[in-house]
Amino acid sequence: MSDEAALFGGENPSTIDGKGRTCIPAKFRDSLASLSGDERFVITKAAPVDLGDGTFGRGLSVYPLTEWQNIKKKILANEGGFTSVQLNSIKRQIINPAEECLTDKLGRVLVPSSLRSHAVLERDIWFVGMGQRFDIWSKETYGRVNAQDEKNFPIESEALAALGI
Amino acid sequence: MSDEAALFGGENPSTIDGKGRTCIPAKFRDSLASLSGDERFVITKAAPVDLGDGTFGRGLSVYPLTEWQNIKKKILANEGGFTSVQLNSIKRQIINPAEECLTDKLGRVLVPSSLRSHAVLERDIWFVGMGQRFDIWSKETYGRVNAQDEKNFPIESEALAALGI
DNA sequence: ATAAATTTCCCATAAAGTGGAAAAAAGTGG
DNA sequence: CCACTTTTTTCCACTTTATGGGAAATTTAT
Repeated sequence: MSDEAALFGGENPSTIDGKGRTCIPAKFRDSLASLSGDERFVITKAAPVDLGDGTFGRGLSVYPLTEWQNIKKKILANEGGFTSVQLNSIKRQIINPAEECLTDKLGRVLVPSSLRSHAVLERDIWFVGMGQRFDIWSKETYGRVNAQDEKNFPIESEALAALGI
Repeated sequence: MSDEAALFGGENPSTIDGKGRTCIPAKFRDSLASLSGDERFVITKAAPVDLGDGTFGRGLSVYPLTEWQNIKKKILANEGGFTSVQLNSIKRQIINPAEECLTDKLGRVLVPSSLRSHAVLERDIWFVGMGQRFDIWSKETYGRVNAQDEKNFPIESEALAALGI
């Protein structure tokens, strides 16, 4: 809320190597460090994105550790007012797969293999700043998410224009 | 409650061999050791998961010994306020089947055969971190649990977005 | 008691993860 | 545009973890 500079923003193409390691963009590394003075972070599955063709785009989300702990607490307290079936789904889809990670001295992280395969990260990937967190997508999936977003965009919208966009 | 680092988290594909042995993921082994300085643990049946088609997914749960003793005490004292019929069910389903186990020098455990057949563990399995415990599922069953969860997931939900996900 | 099956222990090998050096690429300031 | 710094990628050596099989020991059944 207070430190605007440390929010994650921007899109960053990158690669993941054969062993599943990828270099966290320097900008994001800096934000991680300055957000909490603690470089620990959590990687988990992102909420699936509806691609409009009956399939879902799967990606990963990365949260600074303290931010993750807050979110987890809120979910477990069901602050979102979900049904118990929805809540169990969220727990199993988002909370259980979460893993705490750290970068090595070169700024790299090993993406846990189950998460790697969930998001189908093979070589080309995107890092996408999302404010309090950042997401990781395969190039392939991110392309499809963008295509879908373009369709959903409120083209020529008065409301958008009124907002200055 | 106090030692956050030692909680179990993340999903881990693995296998169980013809002798009913499986290698506990190194990460979970470390957590077991650091949680209580005692590597003893208890395996029992997991609470069944409703698969939405009238069937239930059966898996196993693994607790550090001391954690298990706490849980057992609470259940037997009926802290959950269950009816006597419910309580007897819980005792027979969860408490009675529990077995204390240890890993061999290579980090493997022999899953007792009655539990193995309860969860239908044949070859491919998943280890799933659940905070204070971890669960073991057959790949087959875990796939069905996930498929069910995906249907129940609140896609593109405002409430979820408000929580930062 | 003996045979069969199960469990335990140990070894060999394969797969996965870690760490660091160095080359390549990208970004910065003059 | 060039020289310099930082970041990212590639490569290689090494460690740890996981898997499969064999033999000894234990248990169970005959």
